[in-house]
Amino acid sequence: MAKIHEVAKAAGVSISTVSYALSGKRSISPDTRRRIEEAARELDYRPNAGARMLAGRRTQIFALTEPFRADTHAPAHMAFVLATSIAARRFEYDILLLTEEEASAGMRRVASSGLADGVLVLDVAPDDERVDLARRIALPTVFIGVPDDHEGLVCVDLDFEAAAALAVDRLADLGHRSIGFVGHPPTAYEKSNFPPRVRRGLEARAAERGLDCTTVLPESDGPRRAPVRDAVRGLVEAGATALVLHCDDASHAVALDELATLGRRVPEEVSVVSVGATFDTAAFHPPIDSVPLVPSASCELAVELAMRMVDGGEVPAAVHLIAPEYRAHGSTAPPGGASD
Amino acid sequence: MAKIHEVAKAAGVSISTVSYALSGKRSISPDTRRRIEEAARELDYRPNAGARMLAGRRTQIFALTEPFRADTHAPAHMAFVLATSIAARRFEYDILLLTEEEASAGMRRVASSGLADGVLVLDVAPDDERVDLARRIALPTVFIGVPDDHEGLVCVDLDFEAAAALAVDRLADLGHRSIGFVGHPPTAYEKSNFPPRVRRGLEARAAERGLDCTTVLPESDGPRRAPVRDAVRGLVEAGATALVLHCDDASHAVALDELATLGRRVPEEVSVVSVGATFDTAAFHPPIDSVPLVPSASCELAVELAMRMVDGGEVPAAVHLIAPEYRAHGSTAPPGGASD
DNA sequence: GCCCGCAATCGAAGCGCTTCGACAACTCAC
DNA sequence: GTGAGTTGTCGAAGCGCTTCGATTGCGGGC
Repeated sequence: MAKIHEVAKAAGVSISTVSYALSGKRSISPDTRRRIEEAARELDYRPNAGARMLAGRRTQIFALTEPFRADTHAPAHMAFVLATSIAARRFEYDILLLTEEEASAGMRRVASSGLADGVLVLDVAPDDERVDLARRIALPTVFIGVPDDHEGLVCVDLDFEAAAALAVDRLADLGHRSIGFVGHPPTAYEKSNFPPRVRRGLEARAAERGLDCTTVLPESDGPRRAPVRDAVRGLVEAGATALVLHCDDASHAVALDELATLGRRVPEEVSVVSVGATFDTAAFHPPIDSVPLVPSASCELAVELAMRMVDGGEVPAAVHLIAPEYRAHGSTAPPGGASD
Repeated sequence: MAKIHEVAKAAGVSISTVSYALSGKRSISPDTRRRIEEAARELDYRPNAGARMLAGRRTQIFALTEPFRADTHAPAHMAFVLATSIAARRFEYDILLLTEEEASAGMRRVASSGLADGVLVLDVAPDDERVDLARRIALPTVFIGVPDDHEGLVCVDLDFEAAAALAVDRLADLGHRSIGFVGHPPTAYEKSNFPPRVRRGLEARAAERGLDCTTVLPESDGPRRAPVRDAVRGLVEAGATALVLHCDDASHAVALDELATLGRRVPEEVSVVSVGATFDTAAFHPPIDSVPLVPSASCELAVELAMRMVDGGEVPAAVHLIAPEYRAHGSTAPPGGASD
């Protein structure tokens, strides 16, 4: 492993010049810079991480805490982990993994040993124990998700209310007057933070736009996922011309399957929109319009805020909401028209 | 953040004494040690990570490279990541995440910047590009999985051949004479390393024990996963009294569903054993006997080997196979007996 | 009573980098 | 031509720890 000393010698300059040339923190003559960069490349030089941390008071590392609970949805979770890692690399930061019980103890450990410059909190629960911890440690911390008590915290999340409203607007604009909402199982509305936000946004905007809106929160298990099927059947038979889905991917598939079973074509007879999904709604048959929760968007914003905090910038201790985006895949159309 | 200096002052000793007391590398009088530990606790002291890396020539970090390909099975993958992290923490090591393209470039980066003491390689492909890289970098590297060309590498994996043989033995011991093997789709036998090993082990042991064995490698998709259903039906109708499954979890469920559809009770009429599964086979209906691939076993061994290499110990550059273990859940019984 | 060996402790030398302040060597306005 | 300002470079002082070698004090063998 080459050291800065060797690069300096190879380029015929002093150690500090190499450091400045490589960091760009002082101006260096083009010629000298070129020689240094060449020498560094030649020797495959990279600053020693430990030395850099010590001298530079920067670790270039973010800790990522993820308790990984039993009910964590692995594919979605992985997408967030991945997105965080990629976002961090853009700033030349690495991700240190803090899992399970270590998600809390690890935060303390990392904070007091100066192993990381900041903490990113994933898989946030409403009553997350990492909330108190985050207030106590002196490390920039960003929550990806919103705990119930988020006073004084920096959080990042999709604007779920606006997302639901966007779905409603789309349907209202198309002329739908009666829509059905298929949500998560009822328990999710106590255990999680965002399902109520979706519901609230949906019902509020539906009322504003004068839409008839019926909400069903079916259990997602049971034989053949009957509750979801029943919900779908009940809603369309009651006259809903559009369905808004905010549930897991299996329930999406079941809902579509039930519509097919009922002989209701999408979108000719029933429009379908998914809200807040982390999975690919275009992969369903038929592909489903979606106002998704995009992991990369959340994670990029989180990393960006964390970076700003590390750099001493001002970041409001608040929930930073991400504007929703409508992704059309052909599953919505004006109501009542079987016209092909 | 407290520094060693403050601990030393609080305990009334020198800095080096604190270091020795906390690391245990030299003998310290019980009384002094107690005072130091107390002071450290009081001040919530933890050695600064950067300083420790620099002075101690140890980062206490393992890099975990995981390309996370499109076809990666997220839940299984998460289980490995988690298991690695937990195993590493036992040795007071942290895990640094290297994802995607960074899985390779990151290895180089981490190696030449001294950010980690070793590398753990996950999600290994047969022709993995990290193989060459591992040979070039001067960092202890352990593969969790076996690439085709593993000459000179330290690899860890379940002994898939022995696992399959163990399943066969179980069935042979119970008196079965004709078994069916439902494997992964054919392409998996070119793209992955372990499916052929399972097949080889199974067929060889079946031959040794004089069992009739029929292998089917059904596609795992298609309408209603018909190929798997067809495979199961064909096998039992041809007289197989036991099924060995080595396929994804959805195919397991489908196979069981098909047996139920056919009216063949498990285990009274058909015995079923799963080989090499990373998911919970006891959660099926009925629960299925299994010779599983246990993430924690693989990851613990991998971390242990990596630790030994970091400590300068001798570790043979070879595939370290993990002995399989039979987990009975009541899905096997002697053949031909409907006796409940 | 002397010397040896051992246990317990300390001081100081780095580890490889960043960064501060200093200092030439220039440029340029007047 | 002089003084002020600018640009490019250097030396040296740490960053907070580990670890080596030295030192002190003590008990025991002879």
